[in-house]
Amino acid sequence: MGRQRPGTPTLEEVAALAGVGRGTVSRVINKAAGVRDSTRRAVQQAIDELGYVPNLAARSLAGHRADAVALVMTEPDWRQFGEPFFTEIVRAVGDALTDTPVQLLLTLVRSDTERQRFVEYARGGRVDGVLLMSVHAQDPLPDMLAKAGLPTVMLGRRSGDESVTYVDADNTGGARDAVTHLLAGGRRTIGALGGPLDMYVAQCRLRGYREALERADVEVRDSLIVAGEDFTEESGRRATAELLARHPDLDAVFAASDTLAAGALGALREAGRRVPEDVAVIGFDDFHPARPMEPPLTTVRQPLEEIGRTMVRLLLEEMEDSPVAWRHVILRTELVLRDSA
Amino acid sequence: MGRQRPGTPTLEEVAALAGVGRGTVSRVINKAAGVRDSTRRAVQQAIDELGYVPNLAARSLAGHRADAVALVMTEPDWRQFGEPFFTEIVRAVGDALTDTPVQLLLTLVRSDTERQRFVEYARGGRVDGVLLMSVHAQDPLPDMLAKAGLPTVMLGRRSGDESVTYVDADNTGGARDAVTHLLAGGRRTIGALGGPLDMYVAQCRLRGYREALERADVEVRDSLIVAGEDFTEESGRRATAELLARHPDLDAVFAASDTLAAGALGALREAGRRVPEDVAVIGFDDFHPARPMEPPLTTVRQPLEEIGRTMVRLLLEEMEDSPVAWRHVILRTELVLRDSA
DNA sequence: ATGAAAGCGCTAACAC
DNA sequence: GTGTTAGCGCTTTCAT
Repeated sequence: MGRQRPGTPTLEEVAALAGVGRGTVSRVINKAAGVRDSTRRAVQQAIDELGYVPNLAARSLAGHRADAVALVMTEPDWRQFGEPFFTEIVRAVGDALTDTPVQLLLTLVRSDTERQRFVEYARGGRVDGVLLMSVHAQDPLPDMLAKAGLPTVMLGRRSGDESVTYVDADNTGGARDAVTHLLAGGRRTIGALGGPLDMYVAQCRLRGYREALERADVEVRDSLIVAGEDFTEESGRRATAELLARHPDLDAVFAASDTLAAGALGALREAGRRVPEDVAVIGFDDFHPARPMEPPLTTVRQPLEEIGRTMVRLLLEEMEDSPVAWRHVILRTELVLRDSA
Repeated sequence: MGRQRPGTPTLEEVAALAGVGRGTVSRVINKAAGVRDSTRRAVQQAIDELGYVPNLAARSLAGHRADAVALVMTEPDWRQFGEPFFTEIVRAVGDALTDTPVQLLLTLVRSDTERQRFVEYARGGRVDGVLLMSVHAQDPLPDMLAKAGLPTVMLGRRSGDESVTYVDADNTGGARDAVTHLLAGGRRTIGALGGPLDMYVAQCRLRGYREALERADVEVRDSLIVAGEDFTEESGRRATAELLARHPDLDAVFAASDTLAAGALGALREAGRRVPEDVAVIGFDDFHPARPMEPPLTTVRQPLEEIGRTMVRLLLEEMEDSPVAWRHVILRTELVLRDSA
């Protein structure tokens, strides 16, 4: 089980070879100011000669920091990780960390065993902070980390009064914009495909739908709202068929996700409706779909790049500052028009 | 930058509370034998009471191990990570580590900066071993790690005489089986779509094609072989069109990847050939395709699950044993018949 | 079976 | 500027 082979040079040996004290070598390594240039060079040469690499365990122990952060995927269904939504976030987070000395560690938490192991890892001080992706409403991990005093930033939130720092897209506003757009296009019988209501993101998107109608003084009819049991395409297909049965005059559909929208598209075409001429469809760009969102679907685009960047910014700040400034950031979405209806 | 909040209980405090020595507490934590049961219980209670969690930096420093391994993705094109080929490997590796106390750390290496940072991380002793995915032929990372004495296992190899421990699919054998299958079906004018020949995997698959023909005493004609510049579907499409032009009597295509096969399928249908009746197509299941390999394509299936499991087994062995037993494992592929031709 | 003590290699505070 | 020193919290002998 050993690594850092015996024989690995230590800071002490570097100091001896360079003919200086340990402290000086430490200063050179950490690029601290206040070292004569000639000394610095001598030390650097000794480092190169010996092929010295700092022992990170020792550094952590003495320095009280790990220079690493974890990006955790808490998702029992691991295939989700292949989805563009997540790969894009990972990329953005990686990019945001490029200019720091911080190593990014992706970790999977798919079971209680893995959750436990990770908590011990994090509480054990191997990371300075934690980024959480795809947290489910009842996941205890965020609280466990927060209770342990670990800087933590979540992507999305578990409820309306989330206590852990998070970055979220403006789901309510995005949905409102989408439905407002439909209304502006003259649509009046607008169906809503909600996701599972135990997910906060689904609640928000449905709320946006309601708000848009209310602001336009259009009656909110319960019969136009179908809350699916999940976000799948099949679910969207069924829900849309039901909407069509209830409201043959349906002229638009707002879907709480792109997969639901894809299902709606399928169901509408099967029923002989033209999209977007007869029925307009708008969904959120969650990037989950089997089939990508192409025309004729207008979508609500989430700023993934900015979400990732912001998560990192908040985390780094929490890592440096006093740890009490819980903050919540909600980022604008953008309506991407791809239809002419 | 601090974590492990000040006030975190230490082993010493646990010992004090339990009224035992530090050594005893350490033994309890590490489930070492030779502790009286009553003592163990007393210590455990103190641990629970204090909410004690071991400081992993200290443990690493004293114990010379990190209890963590890294799974590295060296891929400038990060979107590759979303491909089923990789997510499946990640899953398999995670599963193989479930029953160990080893934390799996996924890391991205997309640039020299990140490569450098990771090497320092690994050489610094933060991981006990490294698993490498998607290594390109000229990537220096494997050698850097090997030179540093870090247990390392690669997925695939960079050349025929790879020195670093690796697990690979039997690309040559798989290709041979595929082409032998085509020959058994009575096909004689079999085109080969090779990948870029600077990739060892592509060389092997092409060699398998040749060997199958030779064993069957069928002439290997260079005009039937097209080495694409990459593995893309478009590349497969072009190459197939060229093959058709050269050999209108083409009755089968062996493609070095599933994406190439998908391209072949498209080109053949465009040209009015029926697949598999007129022309049979076989590709490797790399799981890269935009369109999944469905009938009528027979494919060479790689044992991803077993590849991941084997990589972990080898790595754990290298971590425990003397570090000189470089090993190379090549796993069987399986022909998945999906056509009737 | 258990306590005591010697480090592991580094950072940071303090002298000079 | 630079050397010296005191830990950081744990594992691991070595006594007992």
